[in-house]
Amino acid sequence: MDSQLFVRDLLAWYETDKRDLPWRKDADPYRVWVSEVMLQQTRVDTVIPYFERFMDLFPTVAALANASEGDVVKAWEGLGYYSRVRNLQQAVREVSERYNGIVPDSFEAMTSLRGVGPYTAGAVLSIAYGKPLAAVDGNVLRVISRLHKIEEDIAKPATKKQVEAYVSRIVPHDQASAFNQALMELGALVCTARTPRCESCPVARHCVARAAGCQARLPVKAAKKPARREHYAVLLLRRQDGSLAVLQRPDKGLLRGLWQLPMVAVEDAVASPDEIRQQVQGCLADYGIAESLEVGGVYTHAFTHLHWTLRVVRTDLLDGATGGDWIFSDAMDRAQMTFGRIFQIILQQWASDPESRPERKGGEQLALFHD
DNA sequence: AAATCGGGGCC
DNA sequence: GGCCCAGATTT
Repeated sequence: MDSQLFVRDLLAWYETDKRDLPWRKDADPYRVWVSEVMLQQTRVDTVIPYFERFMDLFPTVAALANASEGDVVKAWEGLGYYSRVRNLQQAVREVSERYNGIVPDSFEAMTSLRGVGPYTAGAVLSIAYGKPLAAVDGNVLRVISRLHKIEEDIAKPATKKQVEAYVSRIVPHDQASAFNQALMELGALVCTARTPRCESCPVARHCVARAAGCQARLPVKAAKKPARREHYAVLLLRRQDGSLAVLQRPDKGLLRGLWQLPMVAVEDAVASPDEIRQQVQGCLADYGIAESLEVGGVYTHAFTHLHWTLRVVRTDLLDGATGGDWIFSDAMDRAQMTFGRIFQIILQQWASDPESRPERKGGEQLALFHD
């Protein structure tokens, strides 16, 4: 195929059909960088409101470098992959100190920064500085695998390297920004994962998979193993002054450093209230808590590699009660803390009506069966 | 090379 | 319920 013609057709389409996105208003390296980190494994529609808010709060390298980590993570709350924002702030602080606040313009300097891998470095440097580098994300892998009918597993590093090498060869040196964004835009709008819109594709005439009629089964990707399952009772422990027990997760691993409600592992979170009450009571006895436990609804929360089934359990404590690693906080405190999404959901429901019996998420009747 | 790390939207 | 998303880091 003629790569020159492909590039020309792609760029012509991008000029007329590109979306108007907040981070495309200018090419400020810092804004581009923040957008690229937010967009890692995250859809455009999800990112937009977070991006606007984040740029209002931390409009410059200096603003983010000087902010407290707590405020920065709070601004990220709900976006997921929280190490992204901790790494981003660490990297921005390094830019502030070592590079006088100027985002470096070399691939080596960029990739040496925390949280900046080959994709993000290529994207920031091409979009903000016009450097003719590849920026291969999931969209580009899919587009190129179809374009060239690549049948190897795109999850393999070797396949990604092959695609990076190809894109590096064809990226036009005077339009690297538009070209890289055009490849991704095509993947997001036309060459989508399911049912690609080949009829309206501006580069369909260059596509080998399309010619062979196999575009729907590309790219090839190995199946991943099923997520681990864990069951917990989530505790709403309320003191008479209205405060609630919360605790901070360990400084490593899942949701590290974020706040959560106390949880105790149970055999089966969908078991009968009596069964749940018995198991939870056994754990809380260590803290001298023997009040009556009210067993509420079931929540499920899916992480990429982990699936939680949760059962809400509520009780009132005597003032002065302490236990475990938890502290008692009021609504004002909690507004400053960063919680994992599932705890936000449970807490919001609690805040809206602390007296209500927590219902099953979605309001369906509680089903007493294993998942 | 494989596992870890979030959450939402779509089918 | 599984899959995918403007991936990077750790093991």
